[in-house]
Amino acid sequence: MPRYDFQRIEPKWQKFWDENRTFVTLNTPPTGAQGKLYVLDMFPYPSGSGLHVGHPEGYTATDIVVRYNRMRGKHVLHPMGWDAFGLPAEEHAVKTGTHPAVTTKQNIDTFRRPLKMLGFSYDWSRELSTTDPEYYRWTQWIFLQLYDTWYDPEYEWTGPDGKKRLGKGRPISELPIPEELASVRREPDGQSSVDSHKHQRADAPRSPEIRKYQDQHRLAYLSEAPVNWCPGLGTVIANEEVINGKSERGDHPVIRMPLKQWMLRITAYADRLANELEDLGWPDSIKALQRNWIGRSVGAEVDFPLASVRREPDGSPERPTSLNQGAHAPRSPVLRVYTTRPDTLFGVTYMVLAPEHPLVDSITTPEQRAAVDEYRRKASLKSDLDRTDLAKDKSGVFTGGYAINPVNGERVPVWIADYVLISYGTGAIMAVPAHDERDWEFAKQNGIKIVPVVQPTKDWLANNISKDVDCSNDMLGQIADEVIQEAGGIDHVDPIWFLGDDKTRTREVLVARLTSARQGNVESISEHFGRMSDLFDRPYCEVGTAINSGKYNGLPTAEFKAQITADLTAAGLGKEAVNYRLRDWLFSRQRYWGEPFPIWHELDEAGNPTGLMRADSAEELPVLHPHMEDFKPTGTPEPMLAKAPDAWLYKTAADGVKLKRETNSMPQWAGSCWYYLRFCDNQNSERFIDPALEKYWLPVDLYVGGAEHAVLHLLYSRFWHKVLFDRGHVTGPEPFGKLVNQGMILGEAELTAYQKGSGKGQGTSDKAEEADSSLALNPQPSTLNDFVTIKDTIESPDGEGRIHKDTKEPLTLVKLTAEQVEKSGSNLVLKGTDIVVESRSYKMSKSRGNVINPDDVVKEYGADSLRLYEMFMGPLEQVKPWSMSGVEGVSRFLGRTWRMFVDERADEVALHPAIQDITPTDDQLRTLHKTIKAVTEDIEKLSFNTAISRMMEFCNEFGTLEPRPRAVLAPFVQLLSPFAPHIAEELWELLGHRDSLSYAPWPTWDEQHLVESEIEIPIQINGKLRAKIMVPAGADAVTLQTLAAAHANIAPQLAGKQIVKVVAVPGRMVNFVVKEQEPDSDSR
RNA sequence: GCCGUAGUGGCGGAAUGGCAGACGCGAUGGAUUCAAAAUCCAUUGUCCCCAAAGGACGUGUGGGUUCGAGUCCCACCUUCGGCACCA
Repeated sequence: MPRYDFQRIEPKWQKFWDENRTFVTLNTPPTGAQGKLYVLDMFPYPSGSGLHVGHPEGYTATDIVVRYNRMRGKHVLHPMGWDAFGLPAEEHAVKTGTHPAVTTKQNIDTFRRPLKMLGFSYDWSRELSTTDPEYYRWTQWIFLQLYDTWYDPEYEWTGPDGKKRLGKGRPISELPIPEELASVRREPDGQSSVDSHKHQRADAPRSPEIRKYQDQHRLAYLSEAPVNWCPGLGTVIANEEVINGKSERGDHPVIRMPLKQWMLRITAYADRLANELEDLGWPDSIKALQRNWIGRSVGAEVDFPLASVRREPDGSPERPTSLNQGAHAPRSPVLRVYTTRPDTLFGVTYMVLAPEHPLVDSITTPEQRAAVDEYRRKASLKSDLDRTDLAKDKSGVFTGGYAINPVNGERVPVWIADYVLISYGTGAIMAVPAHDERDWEFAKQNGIKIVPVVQPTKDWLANNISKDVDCSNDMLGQIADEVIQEAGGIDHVDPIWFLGDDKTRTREVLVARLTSARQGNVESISEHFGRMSDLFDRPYCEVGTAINSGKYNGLPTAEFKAQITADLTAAGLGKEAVNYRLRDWLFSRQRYWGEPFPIWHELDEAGNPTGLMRADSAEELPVLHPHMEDFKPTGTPEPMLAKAPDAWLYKTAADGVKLKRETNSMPQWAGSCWYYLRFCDNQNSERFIDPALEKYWLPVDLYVGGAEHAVLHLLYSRFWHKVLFDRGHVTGPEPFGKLVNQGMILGEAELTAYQKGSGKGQGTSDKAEEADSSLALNPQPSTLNDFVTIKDTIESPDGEGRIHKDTKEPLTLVKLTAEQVEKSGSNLVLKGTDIVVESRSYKMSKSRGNVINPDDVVKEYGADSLRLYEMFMGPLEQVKPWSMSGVEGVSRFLGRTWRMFVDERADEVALHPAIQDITPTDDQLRTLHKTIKAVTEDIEKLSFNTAISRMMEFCNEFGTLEPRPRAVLAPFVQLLSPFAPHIAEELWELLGHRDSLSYAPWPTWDEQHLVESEIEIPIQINGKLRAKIMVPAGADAVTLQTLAAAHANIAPQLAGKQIVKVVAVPGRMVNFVVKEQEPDSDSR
C-alpha cells in the first residue's frame, strides 16, 4: 500500500542530493546563468538544546527563494555556518571541565543534522565556524585593520561605487602629527624616527608620544571608562547587551565601574551609518530602530565662562574633554554644554554637571566640598539599574560655583546631579526648568527659580488641556479662546500660571465654562482643578514664541534657534553641534571562548606595562587560544586568559623589548560581523576573501533573520563593512541589500482564566494579571482544582518542574480544553463558574513548557509538512502562534497531492492510472496557468502563505478528477518543489524523469490561457451589491449597463426611480446611482 | 513620554479604491466502514424569516473624501515591539 511515506522519501532524496553534490555552487557562473543571487540566513549559535521551530521559518523562506531562482537559471549562493564563540560553551566547560571546543563541535553536529533533515539546499562545502582558527585568523586580521585605521571626518573622496563622500577611515600612518609632538621626533641621541612613508610597521621606532597620540585616534583603542561589569557572567558587556540594568543573556545584574577596555570607534561612523540607511531595501521599522539607536540630534554647544574657579598651580583649570566634541578650544576656563534648545538660553537658571565631570573638583567651593564629595561617592555606587529605578528622584548638590550666561551675563549656579550623564554630549547641561520636564522637576525639588521664555500659543493651550476634562475638540478650542480672552490677548497669557501658581479669576471662568459644557458638578470640578496648572497636562510648553529674551523676543522657536546659533558662532561663544546617542562599542570580554586579540603590551625592565602596544603582523595570525584546564572565571575583572601559561603570555621582541599579550578576548559579535564575506571564498588561505569574488557575490541580495538583531549584529556588520570599504578591501559601502525579518513563532494558544469582576478597567491585561495571582492564591477547589495560571509559576531550581512563586509548592499546570468553556457574550467562561477564560499565545520557553521541537514534528508529519506549515501560517514578517492542527492541515494537503499522482489501492508505488496523456481542456489549462502565475508572483513577493493556498486550490480541483491530464499535473510538481522538495522529487521521478528536479526550468504561464470567455460582474445600486450577471469577457460599458438594467432583480428596483448616474467599469462592476423619490427614512 | 507595528468570522489568515472573509483549522451533517482511523462530499460571518426567495447588519471607534472605502485622509482607542533622565 503505497501511502505518502515521507519516512522513506525524505532520507532518499537527502542522500541523493548529498551524493550528487546537487547544491554545490561553483564560483564561476555556469554557462547561460541569469546573473548571481546571494541569499543568506543569519547563521545560528549552535546551542546545546538544538534547533528551535523559529530557525526553520527563515531557513525555509530563503530555501524557497533559492530553489525557485535556481530553477530560473540564477547562479545562487546559499551557505550555512556557525556563530559558535560564546558563553554557554564556556559555562559548560566550567561545570564539566570539557573544553569549549569539544562542546562546540558537538553542538554544531546536533545543529547540522536537523538542518539536513529539513532538506535545505545549502552548499555545505562552504560551511564555516567562527571558532575555526582558519576563520578567526581573519577576524583578527580585520581587527588589525580597525587598529590600523583612524577616521578623518574632513576627507572628501569618491568611493569605488562612484559616490562622493565626506569622511573616511584612513591608515594610521597618514594621521597628521601635531607640531609639538613632531618636534619630539628628533631625539637628542640622534635616533631619528623619520620613517619611510611606504612601509610603516606598527612597531616602527617612533617616539612614545607619537605612538600614544596615534593610539588615541585608532578605530580600535584602549580606554579607561565606566563600563558594564557583570559579575554573573564574569565579563564586561556592551551597552547593547544591557537590558534594564540586567544582562541580556542570563539576566544578571550589571554594575558600572571604570575599567581599561578595548573600544571600537563606531561613533565616528554614526553619520554614515544613519545616512546610508536611506537607500537600503530594508523594512522601514528596522531602519527606524537603527536610526533611533544612533540617535542623531542637532543643537549647539555653548560655552559658559566660569565666574569662580579655583586656579590650579599651572594657572588653568582642566577642561572637559569629550570625544564627541570638536576642536574649537576656548581661551578662558569655560563650562561647555550641549543643548538642542539654544533658543531657551535666556531661561537658564542653573547648570548641572554629571557627578563624574572633570570640572567638578575645581569649581566646588570649600563650603560645599563635603556635600559634593559625598554625593559623588553615592552616585558612583549606583548601578544603571538604580539610576533607572530612581528616575523620578531628581537629587543633586550645589557646588558653590557659578557660571556666566553668555547671552545676558547673569550668574548661574552650578550643581551636580546624576540625571546628567557623563557619556552624552559634554557631560554638562544648561537647565531651563520652565521648558524641560526634568529640569522642571529638579528645580521644583531644589527650590530653584523658574523663568519662562516661551509664550504658549493657542494651539498649545487647546492641545494640552488635561485629559480629565471630558469634552469635545471644539470645546477645547473654545477653552483656549476663553483663557486668551480672560488674559487680554495671547501675549498676556502668563506662562507662570502653568508653572504652578494660581490664577484664580481665569480658573473660575474656565470652571464655569467647563461646567456648562458637560453639565457637571461645579464643586467637584472646582475641587478637581484646584489650581490653574492642574487644568493642563504639562506645566510648561516647549514650542512657541520667545519672551523674556531681550532682542530675540517675538521670534518663533525654530527661527530663534537658527538665529542665536549663528550669533553665538560669530561671537565665538558656541557653535552648531551634532550628538549621538550611540556610544563607542565596548569590544573586549574577559572570557576564554572568544577570539584572542593580536596585540602585545610593551613592558619595561621591571616588567610593568609602559602603555605602548604592538600588533601582531598578518603573518603571525591566527593567535590561538592557550591550553587551559581551568575555566573558572576569576571572579574579578581580571580576564580568564591572564591565567594562561607564561609561554603564551610573554615573549621578547627582536629589538629586545619584553612583551605581554593582551589577555582580553573579543565579543561574540566579532565573528558574525563579516561571515557573509567568508562564505564567498571559505578556503582562501591567502586573504580573507578574494577581491574578484567579493566583487562578484556582494552585496548579499536577500538576508533573512530575526528582528532581535536590528541594532546589534546589523549595526556592527555595517560598521565593519564600511571600514573595510574605506580601506579598499571591499567594493561596496553596505553588506546587505534586501533584508527581511521573520516574525517570531509563539507557542500554541493557551487558555488562562481570571475571576469575573475582579480588577478595574475593561479587559486590560492589568486586570487579568491581578486576577491571576488572586486565583492562584485562592484556588476554587471544586471548579479549578489545581488550575494555576502561568504567571504564578517559576522554574524550580533544578530546571525541571514548575513551582509556585510564593508557596514554592510544585505545581501541575492544567490546560483547559475548548469543551470546558462556553461563550458568554464576547468572553469565554469556564462552564458552571464565573471564571472568565482568555485565549492567548506566549513566547515559546522551556519554563512555560510550550516549546515545539522540530524534530518531533518531522518524525510525525515529515520535513515537507513542517516546511509547508511554517510558510502557510501567515506572512513571514508577522508574529504568529503555532497550531498543531494547522500542521495536520498542510500534511493532509500533501497526502492529497500524493494521491493525485499515486493510486494508494495499487500494490506498489506507481503513477495513478487516472493520469493520462490527454489534451487538457481550456478550463484546465486556465487553472494551471493561473496557478503558475500566482505562485510565481507570490514567491517574488515572499508571500508564501498565499502561494501555498493557490496550490491547495489546484489540488482541490484536480485531486479527484478522472482522467487527469498529465500535461497539467507535471508543472504542478515543479511549482511545489521549492516548498516541499522531497515529495516533489519523488513525484518527478514517478513522472519518468531521471535528473533532479532542482534544475528543471521553472514553468512559465501564457496570458492566452488566462483569458476567460464569460465573467461574472457584480451589479450595485448606490454602492450596494444587488445582483450578479454573467457577461462576455469583452463586454463594454454600454453593454454592461444594458444587461444589468435588464436583470430580473435589478429592473424592479430601478423602476420609477431617477437614475442619477451609472458607473460601469468593463470587466469589473456596474453601479447605478439612484435618487430615492421619497425622502424615506432610508437608514443609511 | 518618544519611535515603530498591527487591529477583519470561533481560530491562523486572504483581498491593484470595485462581489469582504480566498486557503487552512475548528464545527455540523452525510457517504464509506461490522466499527474506528483515514478518506471523500456538503454546509459554515451575524441577525430577520417555519423555510425558500429575499432582506438588514458587518473589517477597533468617530468623522471625512468617493458613484463605491478593510484599503485613501483627519482625530481617537487598543495591542505588540523598541528606546527611555540622551539635555
